[in-house]
Amino acid sequence: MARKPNAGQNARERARAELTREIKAEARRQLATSGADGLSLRAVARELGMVSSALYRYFASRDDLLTALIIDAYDALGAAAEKAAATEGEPRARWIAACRAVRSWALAHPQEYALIYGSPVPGYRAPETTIAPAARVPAALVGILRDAEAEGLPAQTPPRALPEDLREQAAATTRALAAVTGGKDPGVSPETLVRGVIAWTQLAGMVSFELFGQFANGFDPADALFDHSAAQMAAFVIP
Amino acid sequence: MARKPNAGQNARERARAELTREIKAEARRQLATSGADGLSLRAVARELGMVSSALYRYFASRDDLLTALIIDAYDALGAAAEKAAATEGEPRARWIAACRAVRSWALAHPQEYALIYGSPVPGYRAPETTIAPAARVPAALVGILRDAEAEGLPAQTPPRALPEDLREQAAATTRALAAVTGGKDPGVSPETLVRGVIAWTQLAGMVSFELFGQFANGFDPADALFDHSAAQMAAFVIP
DNA sequence: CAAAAACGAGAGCAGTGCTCTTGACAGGAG
DNA sequence: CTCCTGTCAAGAGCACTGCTCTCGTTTTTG
Repeated sequence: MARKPNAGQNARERARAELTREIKAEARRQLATSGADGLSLRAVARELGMVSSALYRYFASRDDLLTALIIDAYDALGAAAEKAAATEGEPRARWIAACRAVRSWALAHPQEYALIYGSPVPGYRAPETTIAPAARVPAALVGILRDAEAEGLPAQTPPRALPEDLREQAAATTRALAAVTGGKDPGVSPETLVRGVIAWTQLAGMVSFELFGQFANGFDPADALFDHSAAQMAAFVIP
Repeated sequence: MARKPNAGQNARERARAELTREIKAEARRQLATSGADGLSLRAVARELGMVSSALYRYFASRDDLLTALIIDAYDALGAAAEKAAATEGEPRARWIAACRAVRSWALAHPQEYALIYGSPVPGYRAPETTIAPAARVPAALVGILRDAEAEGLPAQTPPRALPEDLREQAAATTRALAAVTGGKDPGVSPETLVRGVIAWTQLAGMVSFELFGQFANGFDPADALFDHSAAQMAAFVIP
């Protein structure tokens, strides 16, 4: 539905697109310093030299602005993960590279990471538009797992088999992920997918802890801890 | 520093303690419905039949109220984890029980969980008073690991040895944890502690994802997924 | 060219955290 | 007993927020 920018549009539409970008850029700037609930429409408008009510012609509400920022953040993080996952090499190295990419992006954009993986603003309901960008990182990770399985790694190595309901949820999730990212079926076994989900939650938890200061001077430069855990979890997902 | 309640105090001091409790209770109630940044001092005061400025005699600022709620949440979650960790049985079962306790508490008090493990309010600086309650859950988990090592489980099973800097950080963290929770040294090996941290971050990540709707209809009743991952990670930390 | 749509500016409403002042009440000292 | 000091609730007020509505102006469109 989104038009290509600068594609033979009115001067007005081009100005509108430009201003929309500037508003988002300024909002991102304030987000980085003041955080998510410190983001003020009036302050954004003030900084842009316009009046607050004029901003409502571009975003219907503060939540709409936040949603736009969330989608951009999902897309940026997703792109970083996809790029890292697309490197040459064996699956485990690609998995570790993707994990590192996620962490690097999170460290570079902590407030935007908090926006998408931190506690949700209560009363804020994520619209449908966010679920496709949100699926990019998981999809990139599952892509690695699919390649790993294609290379002949055993699909069911863990001694602990999945209970039936969990196996079904995993299969449904695989289908949903395929539907949202495009036609091609990732086609990983439920066992592999569940291991991937476990590693994915570990990654998110570790990045969150580091970002939100939960390690408080314990593992303050968390590089060594992160590299070690990424390697351990890579061996867990791709045995 | 906190006095025992109702310990031969003035009627005035008792009334003050009582009102402080009521304020926190009402704030918690609003937290559960409106979320962290929906918590309004004026609304709390209104609900308690007093005027907003009167509230400042009990909490110097909104952040102070939040800090009090955070400490209470850490303590409640810590108590739940400690109780679960104190059950009889082999270490793995106790580990799983502790994980389940954390999840149960989080599901029962989602906004309070978000308060302590979600994205921090920017500009809010957690005071020193929070670090001791915050250490209770990690301490309970480490306690299980100490018992596991005492039962003769190998302290250095993982084939992948720790790099030197990580080993040192782990040792320092163990010492810091012992200092904050009391005199007795938990005394787990760096290898075990690091495995514990990895599992701990996985637990936090999984609970956060479930709570914050990151699984969006994929693993909607996440019970099966959680039990499976808890079992997997328990086998990881206690090999 | 004229109608229509989009736009920026301003005023205004209800809400917020927080400060300051005012007056009422309690409890201990003399 | 009186006085006096510290504590308390209440109210007014400041600066800020998101959001709505109206009013001219500008630009696009028929």
